[in-house]
Amino acid sequence: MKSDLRKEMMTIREMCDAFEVTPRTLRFYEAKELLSPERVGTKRLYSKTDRARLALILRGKRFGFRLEDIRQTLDLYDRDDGNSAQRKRACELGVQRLAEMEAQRANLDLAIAELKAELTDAEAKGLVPRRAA
Amino acid sequence: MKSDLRKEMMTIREMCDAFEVTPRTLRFYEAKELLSPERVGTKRLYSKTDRARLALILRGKRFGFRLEDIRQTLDLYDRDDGNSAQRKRACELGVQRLAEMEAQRANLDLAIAELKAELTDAEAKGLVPRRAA
DNA sequence: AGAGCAGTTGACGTTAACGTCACTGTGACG
DNA sequence: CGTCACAGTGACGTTAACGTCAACTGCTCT
Repeated sequence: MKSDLRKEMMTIREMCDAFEVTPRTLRFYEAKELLSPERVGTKRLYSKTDRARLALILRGKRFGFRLEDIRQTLDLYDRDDGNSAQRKRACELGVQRLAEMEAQRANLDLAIAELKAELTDAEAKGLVPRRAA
Repeated sequence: MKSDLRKEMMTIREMCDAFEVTPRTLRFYEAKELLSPERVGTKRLYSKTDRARLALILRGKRFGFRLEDIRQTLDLYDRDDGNSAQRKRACELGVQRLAEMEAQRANLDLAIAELKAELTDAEAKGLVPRRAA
């Protein structure tokens, strides 16, 4: 069974390859207390749980969360011993973030429209070659 | 007519109030060669042209351009002596930026959808109070 | 002349998320 | 036994767009 346990653990390099991050990033996340891999001697070994956490971290980043927010949310999950107050908090953060993202999208749409108009205008004045449609 | 000329010029404070920026910002833009107000003694005086430039700068920022890009575009406008190669370049930048913005929007939409799904899921599992619809 | 305020310059601080070095340690291999 | 590659630990660098602060200068009011 020892080989099984070994298979569960990954070195920093394996993690980097699996998740497409750099060693620096993993160590950075550790310094920020987002990860806490086991130490065998001086080296790090990442468990399945660590991998799950990292996956959550990266997904959080795709959502535009800051690492600090992600850390808090992750900590809540950890301390979630049946009591759902923690999950509630996590969801609140999510709802908040969702609102921010939708606001951001609205602004982006505005800017896109404005810029498009600008370009169309320049074309109309013949100041510039027409775009591809 | 002197009063007219004076009316055309604005102090740094007036500029700040008019455009809702700080003095630091204006001096910063100047250091970055985005603006070049007149100097009367040691003080800065901003002309109508300066105001137009600042307006363009701020609009550029709303579009998500970096100051350096804005500077280049502005410089192109300035040196635009009939030859439209410059304008063309400016428009190319605009088209490029437009593409970036639309890509960004697509990503944002994805993230929003994912996050929404996540939240809906949590609700369905009764892990958390339902949202307002 | 003294007070006070606007304006100026220059230098350093800030935030986020790492990158880049330099140096040390360690296990494996030939 | 040498050395090679990979790990690990600081510490400092990077980018953008300013904020903050200190120390002046200069003008105006009284």
